Amino acid sequence: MNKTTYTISELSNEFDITTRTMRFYESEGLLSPDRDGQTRIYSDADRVRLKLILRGKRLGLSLAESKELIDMYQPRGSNEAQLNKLLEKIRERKRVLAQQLIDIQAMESELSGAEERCLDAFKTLQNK
Amino acid sequence: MNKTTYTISELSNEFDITTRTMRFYESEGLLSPDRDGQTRIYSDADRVRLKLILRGKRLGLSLAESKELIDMYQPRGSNEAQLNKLLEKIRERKRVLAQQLIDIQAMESELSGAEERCLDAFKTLQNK
DNA sequence: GCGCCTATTGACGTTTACGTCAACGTCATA
DNA sequence: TATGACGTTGACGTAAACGTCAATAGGCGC
Repeated sequence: MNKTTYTISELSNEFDITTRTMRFYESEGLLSPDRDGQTRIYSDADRVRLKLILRGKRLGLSLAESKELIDMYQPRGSNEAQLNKLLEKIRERKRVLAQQLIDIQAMESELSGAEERCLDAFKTLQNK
Repeated sequence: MNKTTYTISELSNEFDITTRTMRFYESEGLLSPDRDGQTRIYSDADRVRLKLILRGKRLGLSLAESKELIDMYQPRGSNEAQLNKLLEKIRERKRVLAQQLIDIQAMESELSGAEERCLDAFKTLQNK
């Protein structure tokens, strides 16, 4: 079952980041946990946002980019111009992802090539 | 047909980076072009290396990581320990790529969801 | 010969994403 | 009661990846 609240150290342990990092994310507007006095209380929604941030990092996004992207998932602007801008950003992101997919495939194939050459080198060593 | 040499500005224009960036890569040991006096002369091999660096960047690699990875493609260490280390690094990289693939698919699906909601919001605006 | 373009090497500045103290409060436990 | 464990807010430091001058030099077109 899902816990509904978390302390800062619970989340920092779960995702293997420091508490400093979490406070920094908050100061940058990526997280905004509730407070019990001074102490931060994170919700499941905060936990999800944190997951999205870390996934963004694994794909090379800056924190600003991740913030923008996460905010896109709750579209608040209802007028046409804002929607158009949002749509264009979504599509630009999808283009980047498509390029990354190509890059991954190319790199994967090169790594596999290198791996094979490596294994061949092993065999050559063994047979001597 | 392939040119066999390039000036710094030719390559910086082709790949849309500054000459400062290319000199910086050189100072970090990622490129080592020939010289005509003071002037740098880049070969096709240099151009390929540059391509690899930029692809690495698109996947979120640091320059140091790209350097390490590129150097892997020309395995110079012939003893067993070195080969083992190399192999482990290759496999670690492949693990990262596999994770990135998963991340891309998840983000792609979320973006598509957001895109749909966006288009729906448009329709709602039109029908009013 | 002059101006312009392209090239060079420093040196210093900047942004991002945190790390690293310092100084302090709060609560449980020995 | 005091000693950790855990929390807080600054303030300053740092590494990476360049940007931004400044000062200089070689080659061209007129």
